Amino acid sequence: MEGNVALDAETKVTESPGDHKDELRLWLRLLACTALIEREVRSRLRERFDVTLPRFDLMAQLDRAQDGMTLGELSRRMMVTNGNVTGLAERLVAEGVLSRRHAANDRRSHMVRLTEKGRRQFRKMAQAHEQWIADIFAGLAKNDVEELLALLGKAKAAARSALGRKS
Amino acid sequence: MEGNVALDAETKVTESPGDHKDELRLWLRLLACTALIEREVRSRLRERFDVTLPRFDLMAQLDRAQDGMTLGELSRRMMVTNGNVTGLAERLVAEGVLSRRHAANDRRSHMVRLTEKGRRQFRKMAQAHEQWIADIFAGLAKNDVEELLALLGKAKAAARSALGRKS
DNA sequence: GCAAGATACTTTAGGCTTAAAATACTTTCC
DNA sequence: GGAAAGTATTTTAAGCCTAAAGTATCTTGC
Repeated sequence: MEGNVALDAETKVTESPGDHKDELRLWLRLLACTALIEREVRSRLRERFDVTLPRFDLMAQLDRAQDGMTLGELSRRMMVTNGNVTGLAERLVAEGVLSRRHAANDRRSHMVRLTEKGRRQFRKMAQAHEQWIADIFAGLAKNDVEELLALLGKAKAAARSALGRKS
Repeated sequence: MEGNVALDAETKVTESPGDHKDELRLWLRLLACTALIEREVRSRLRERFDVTLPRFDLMAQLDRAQDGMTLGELSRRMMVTNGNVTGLAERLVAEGVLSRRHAANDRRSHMVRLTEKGRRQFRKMAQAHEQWIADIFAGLAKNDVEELLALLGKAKAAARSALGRKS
């Protein structure tokens, strides 16, 4: 609380009032880093499996749910709108990788799940995907990976709390 | 290179062959973190300034170029396709925040730059944007911000090198 | 039981994004 | 100087994404 007279001399240099440049740089770097990798992943998914990232993402959510889940649950987990999931699921059903049926108790709800074909396809893609990511981060020391994980965890928590803790 | 007999006992526990789970978790967390913030920024830009993130991004690139730049340069910096910039710029010109003219020497090229109106608008948005980001990361210690910056720098470099150093 | 509100999903209109093909111009190389 | 190759941009077709409005079904409170 006190003792800042001594600190002043040190902090003044880098810290003008209302200076949030580091946070801004952090955000831009986070964005650039993600965009770089995401573009590559999208491109490989398209080239090698003829699938889009959103479809892969949807299948990934379903891969863990043996009994499928409702469209609403899916949209919450994917953090996208309901309307978005409607269209995505429609295309995947048409491709035969998803099946769809009414929920048991609630006729408003629709459950979707991977078909056997879908699960097979997804497992193959997921394996390749994991290897791509491993290769992309191969130049990063084990230690750095762990620190990044921890710090991003903190960042996510900070952001969530700043944004009102929704989700 | 050698001495791994002693190390084995320690590493074996967490490190099965072909285990890239941490890298995958890192990627998923990076993605989630970015998506969380990006959605919020998009939403605020739309609500408070009636502008989309891509338009804001394009204006940000131009804000630093007094004399404007070509569409090609813009698409390289934004890391999107040419066709994308064509449409984006078209809408911004229609709104009166961008002006467009032929390049001096090359009749294939088109230069775009912010109009005075565009620059005024952008500055206002940029200021709010910087504050939003500061608030979002407010729960993060100064130290954490700096470590994250450094580690993300490493990660970006690693990714770039793994992806063949393009860009 | 039934009206009012909530919930699950779909539809719509509009903008973003890409890859691939097309157009217009410039440069290179004989 | 003129063909061939390269470069800058636009167009096209298809998919992703959102907010807002619409439809169908459930739940609540009386």
